[in-house]
Amino acid sequence: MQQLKTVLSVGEVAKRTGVSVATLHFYEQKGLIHSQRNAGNQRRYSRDVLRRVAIIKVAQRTGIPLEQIGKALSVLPLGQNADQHHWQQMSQQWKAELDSRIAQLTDLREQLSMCIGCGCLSMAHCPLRNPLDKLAAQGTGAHFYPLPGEVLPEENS
Amino acid sequence: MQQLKTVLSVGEVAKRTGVSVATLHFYEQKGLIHSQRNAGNQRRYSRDVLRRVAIIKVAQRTGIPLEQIGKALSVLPLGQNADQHHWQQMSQQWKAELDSRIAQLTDLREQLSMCIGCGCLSMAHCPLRNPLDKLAAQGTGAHFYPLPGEVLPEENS
DNA sequence: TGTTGACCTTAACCTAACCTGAGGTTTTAG
DNA sequence: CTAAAACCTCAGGTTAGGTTAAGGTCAACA
Repeated sequence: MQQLKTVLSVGEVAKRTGVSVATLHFYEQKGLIHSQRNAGNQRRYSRDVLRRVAIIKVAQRTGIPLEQIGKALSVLPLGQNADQHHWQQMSQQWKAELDSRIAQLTDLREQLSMCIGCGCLSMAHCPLRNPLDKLAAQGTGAHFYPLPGEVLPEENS
Repeated sequence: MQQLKTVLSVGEVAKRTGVSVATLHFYEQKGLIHSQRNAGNQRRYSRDVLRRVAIIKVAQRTGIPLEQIGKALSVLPLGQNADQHHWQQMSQQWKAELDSRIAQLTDLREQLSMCIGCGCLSMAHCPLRNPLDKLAAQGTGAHFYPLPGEVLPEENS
């Protein structure tokens, strides 16, 4: 049994990480991963790329866009192993975002549940009709979506 | 006070729903909404379009793609009011999808929490390293992402 | 009646996250 | 040594969900 390979070709990395070669090129272009070149101009990766790609994939599962992942990764020492501290920092931050996304969806689900009962989408009562909650009050003004049959204080005609 | 307007111009619908005119054209092109034309070829909407757009926006907040929304909407009577039954059907289905998306993210969060503690992303123990859980066993084979320093049962060299 | 604002269509452009193909070089296995 | 497999770059394509622009028509108000 020999020593572990210390450098990997793009194909090996692809196989190991489960992403395509094209994707690795793409990630490199976006600055998410890095490589050295050999005499024949072929990419040679140090093993830390495996961890980086693993991190990328985890982060993507949380719904974080690549650009943001890139920023987080940029604090990792290049070509070195991410140390535990860095990883903890990142994952803690991502967990916070996950928390918030989950909270949003959970809110929505609750509203949806309520509205399944009433089936109304009624202007006056349905929170779903005014998703403007916190986002509102900055837009084009109050949006009013009257349902047919509702009598409204509408501009005449 | 007069009768409610029964037809709406594209601009009115845009104002009321908060989406742009271009977006309404786009939705129409995608078959999500429908319109009549007046003598001068301008779009005239019946009021149910307001409800349709409201539904579209709610569904989008749950992360459902337009195409799928379109399918759901297609069961609504055209130019008529969505009845309570239809709406309940849709919202129930969407709630189910929301449930599943929330569950996925919650799983991920749990794993992330665990891994914040250990900070390892270790092959042997970290669930995050093998997101292949249920999705796996159909791909390119078991993906193994060894960390540097880990001794692996690797093909030699 | 005129002019401005609202509409029309078609087509091109945008971001994200890749994928595909062409044309050419390098590496590797026999 | 040679052929196939792997790699390279660069350009263009893809999907989703729109946005922007160009060039022309329609309608509402004074």
